[in-house]
Amino acid sequence: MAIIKRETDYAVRALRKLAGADDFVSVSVLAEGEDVPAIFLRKIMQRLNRAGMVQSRQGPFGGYRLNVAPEDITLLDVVETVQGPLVMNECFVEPEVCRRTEFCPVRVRLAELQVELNARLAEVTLGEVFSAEPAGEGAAR
Amino acid sequence: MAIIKRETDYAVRALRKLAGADDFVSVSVLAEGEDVPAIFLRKIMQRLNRAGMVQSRQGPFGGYRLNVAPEDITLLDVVETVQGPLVMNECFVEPEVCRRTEFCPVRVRLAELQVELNARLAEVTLGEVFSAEPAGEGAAR
DNA sequence: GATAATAGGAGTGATATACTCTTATTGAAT
DNA sequence: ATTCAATAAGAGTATATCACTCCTATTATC
Repeated sequence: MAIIKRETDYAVRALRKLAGADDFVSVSVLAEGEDVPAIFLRKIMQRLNRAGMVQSRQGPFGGYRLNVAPEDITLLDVVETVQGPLVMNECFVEPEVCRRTEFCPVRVRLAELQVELNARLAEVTLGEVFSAEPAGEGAAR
Repeated sequence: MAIIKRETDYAVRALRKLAGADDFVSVSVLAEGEDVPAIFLRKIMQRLNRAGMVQSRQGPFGGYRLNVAPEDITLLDVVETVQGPLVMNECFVEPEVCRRTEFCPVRVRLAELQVELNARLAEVTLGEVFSAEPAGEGAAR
């Protein structure tokens, strides 16, 4: 199972393009050459907009532009606003699913992992990601 | 989104009961009082069996028993055999979904997180989890 | 006012999740 | 040997989630 969904992936690509522009960029331009369906990307951009990460402008020459510097946007921010919060287990968000929440020893350990995963995702900023050299030493292959 | 699925959760509960028994335990007993549908748990136990984590015996007084000590089973082992491997992004497991895999700067960072998440899950053994005091200092609330 | 863009919400097809059901097979007790 | 208690394997199913699309505003420029 993939932890990061396509929506989030698409959002990162769009934010990357926005980081390289200084004016408003339309969704169709953002989608261009990215294998992203434009009208789907529009829905994703709306979420980023509501979260205040980007700013929108309607009408001709409208589109989106960054509202926050890439260095101040973390991977966790994008994940949470686009696909919703990540939790280790369902019981963290819906306690009713399990009635042994309060004394569950597994839960204690998962809570620790949860904190750490979020912290790691929050350490990575888009500024850092965008400035990285394109797979220099073949790191991710 | 929850990273750990119910199947895995159910598996951990069953393994916990097995750790407290020294003979074969039937699926119906394993499911007892755990809010787990017995015939669903049976399917999960079959996967643990195929992975060699437990041993099965058919016939009367049959059931399952541990085949590996709880200290030698990690949370990662359970996750991977029950719900399949965890990956940060789809492109780690199906490169065709994205043709910029080779030069993607996001992927490099995700690969690092991936390694770390797996390492953390592999650090937690069932032995450790089971021996933990039931929510001593209210850690997970 | 026409045109070019986004906003919001409802709708859809495919896949995955969380199960159930049916038909073997195996093993212990009688 | 027969019966009965258990698992094995695989097909089947309902619901939810994912990955989108469509339609009807609204807003801003020319």
